Amino acid sequence: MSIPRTAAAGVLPRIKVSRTGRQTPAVRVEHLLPIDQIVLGDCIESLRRLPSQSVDMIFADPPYNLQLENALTRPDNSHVDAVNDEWDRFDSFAEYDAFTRAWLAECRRVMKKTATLFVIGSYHNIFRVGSAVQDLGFWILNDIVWRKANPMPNFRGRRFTNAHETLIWASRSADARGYTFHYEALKAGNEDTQMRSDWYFPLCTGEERLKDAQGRKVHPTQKPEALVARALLAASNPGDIILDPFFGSGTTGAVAKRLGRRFIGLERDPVYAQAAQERIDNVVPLDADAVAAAPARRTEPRIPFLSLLEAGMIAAGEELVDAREKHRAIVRADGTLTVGPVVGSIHKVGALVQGHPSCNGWSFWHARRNNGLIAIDSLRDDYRARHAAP
Amino acid sequence: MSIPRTAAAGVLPRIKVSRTGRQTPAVRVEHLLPIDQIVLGDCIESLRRLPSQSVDMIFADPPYNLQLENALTRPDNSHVDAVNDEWDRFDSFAEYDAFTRAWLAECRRVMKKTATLFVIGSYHNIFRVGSAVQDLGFWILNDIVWRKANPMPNFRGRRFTNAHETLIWASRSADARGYTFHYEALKAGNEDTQMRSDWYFPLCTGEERLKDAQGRKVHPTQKPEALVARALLAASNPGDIILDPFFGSGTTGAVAKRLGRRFIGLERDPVYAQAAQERIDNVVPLDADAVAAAPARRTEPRIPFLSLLEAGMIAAGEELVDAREKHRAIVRADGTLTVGPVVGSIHKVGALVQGHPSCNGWSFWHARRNNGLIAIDSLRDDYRARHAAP
DNA sequence: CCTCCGCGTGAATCATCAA
DNA sequence: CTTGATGATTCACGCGGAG
Repeated sequence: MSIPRTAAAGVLPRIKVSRTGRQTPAVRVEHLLPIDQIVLGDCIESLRRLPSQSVDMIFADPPYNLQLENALTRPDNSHVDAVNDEWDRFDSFAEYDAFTRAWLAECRRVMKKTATLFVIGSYHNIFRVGSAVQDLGFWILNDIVWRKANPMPNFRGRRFTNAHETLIWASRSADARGYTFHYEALKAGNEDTQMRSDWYFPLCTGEERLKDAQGRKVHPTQKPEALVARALLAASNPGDIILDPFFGSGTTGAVAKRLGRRFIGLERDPVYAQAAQERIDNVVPLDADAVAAAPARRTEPRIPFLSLLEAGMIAAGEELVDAREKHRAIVRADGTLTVGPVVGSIHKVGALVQGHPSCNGWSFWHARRNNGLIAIDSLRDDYRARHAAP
Repeated sequence: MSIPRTAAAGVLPRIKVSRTGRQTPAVRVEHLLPIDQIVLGDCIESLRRLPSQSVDMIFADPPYNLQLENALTRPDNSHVDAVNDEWDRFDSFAEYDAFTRAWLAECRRVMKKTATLFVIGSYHNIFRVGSAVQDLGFWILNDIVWRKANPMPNFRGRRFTNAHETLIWASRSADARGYTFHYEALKAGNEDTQMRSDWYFPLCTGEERLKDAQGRKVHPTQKPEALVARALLAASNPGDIILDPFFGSGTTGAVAKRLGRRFIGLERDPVYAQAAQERIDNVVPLDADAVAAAPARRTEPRIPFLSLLEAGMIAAGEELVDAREKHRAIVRADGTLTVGPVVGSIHKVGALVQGHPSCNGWSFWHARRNNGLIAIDSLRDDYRARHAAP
């Protein structure tokens, strides 16, 4: 593997940006974009070399400015391996604010008028980020809470367990129209109720967590793919260009590739970039059928099937069958099923293949597990047991 | 009912505040405080009349600066009764920021050094508030998410359901020590696990929601008592003075009275103040036993290890061991332990034999009793029980 | 083969009091 | 003010080895 030569910041052509606000149509600038590449270099400088109004979505995970002073130990006296990297150190709020406004302003310029921005942060930085987002003319659509299934406890018992992080989702301006939001698909994957602003996911651990040859984590703050996937499924379409100005371990790129999106990753650390490239090279994209946006049409009741995918209990692209294995369907990434040209909820597709007016997809469909079949209903039970939340 | 005359802003005595930072001890200023009263008038002016370092906790629910442009209708074309009051209109972010910094700065002055502040808001204003909190020198302890059990749906299907609000919990400064946090009590009431930063409560509806004679809600943003109660139970003690600079319908006062706290409410709208006063008058305080905080371990009197020897509960020359009996030490008559040539406190020797930087000797060392091991910590409990002050 | 248990660890602004 | 002594404090998972 190597970082593509064209991806080096110094090789990227400098783009002329009109001062009048008139921009080259997006389709004409695509050949100027380092699509599906990792651009090595300072993120603000790299952003300046990207043409205006050229990307469809941005997912940004900037430094949090944690301001950690002292070492922290667990009650058993073991050492907590905290984020103490050079890239997370800023001398003051003013310096952090200036940095934040600089990269956000460039991001806004690079966004198509219909694009939206996600930024993730914690209480250390998210208020600075949110104020900057508003001051720069973005329009906040939602703030979203990532509730962590397994957060680190508060070892000293002096505060509440810091059990969540916050994402800001914003359009380019208050009057931006036509941004992508797959309301229907999200609803179908959420017990047929609207997807809420509080999301529940485990941390990125285990197999998913990138490790180096010595078994150490490659990046201190690698985000779970499920979190990024929900953002991309909600607010982008297959083929869209997703920009991540703080690419790190490349979660955005890996998820984008898997879901049939394209990506542009900016990263200044060659070690991170190398690890990200190898990771992405190993990603196998899902079939187009599995990621094509479901028709945004009011349909029959659908159920919380998406959560099982997000939890990794069912894989996008996996085949489901009925108990007698007479019928087959493919799971799509957004929590719908497909049989040939038909796309719909587990219930609707179950009814259709049987020629019945209705069907309980939870009891009808089965997944292959351990050389046998298991009703997805019992997978749902497992999920409930694992993720029981009030 | 009437608003107490002494509570009118114009009647409150102007307090002289030393510029040197030296302040009158809190106990001396209590008689200058409008305790358990609602102060009518502009909140910033009223705050200026309160003495410095005089309140134990602040719960603030400021205007959200909602920026609602057009009327919103539900899918059935019914009208959504949104917050559109004069007090929630600001011409710009700059104006809202100036207002926010003014009331927050006064709040900080009024807080005792051990006091903490809660502010609640939504994505419309919380980033402005959070930045101001940080800029003014507060130290954020947590951000907390109120997850709404029954949020209003997004009627247009263009965004995620806005299903949460955010609270910021902050101490007066980064080096503030001794703030109240009832860690053990919260843990005991939460399945014996730490209370997390994501809280789940229903909206304030039904009986709890104040209505006027025509059945209309008195206040557009009345908060649920359960939410305020958790904040007060977590970060205040019975008898503490809780300040609410945006008193509104008086939820903070009602909860404070019920939980045996005292309150100061600032409110500029006489209609809200009147409704709040009537509401609070009807609150019956809980028995003192029901609100007394369970004694936290760290607040219990310190017992020197020597006292256990003096009480005959441990004998000089006796052997202590750790729970797995891997380490042994001999008790010396002066209350120190010895292992070979080493002599030191129960903590020092415990740390040393384990090779740790520190150790809680009380939980590490065990004595042999009745053919088993008993932590010296439980001997200490016995000692405390025997020698408890009446 | 499975189960149990110990160990490691995660974006963390993580103590208080007396001298 | 600093310094040093005391002593309080963890949840959910994944993994690997023991039984």
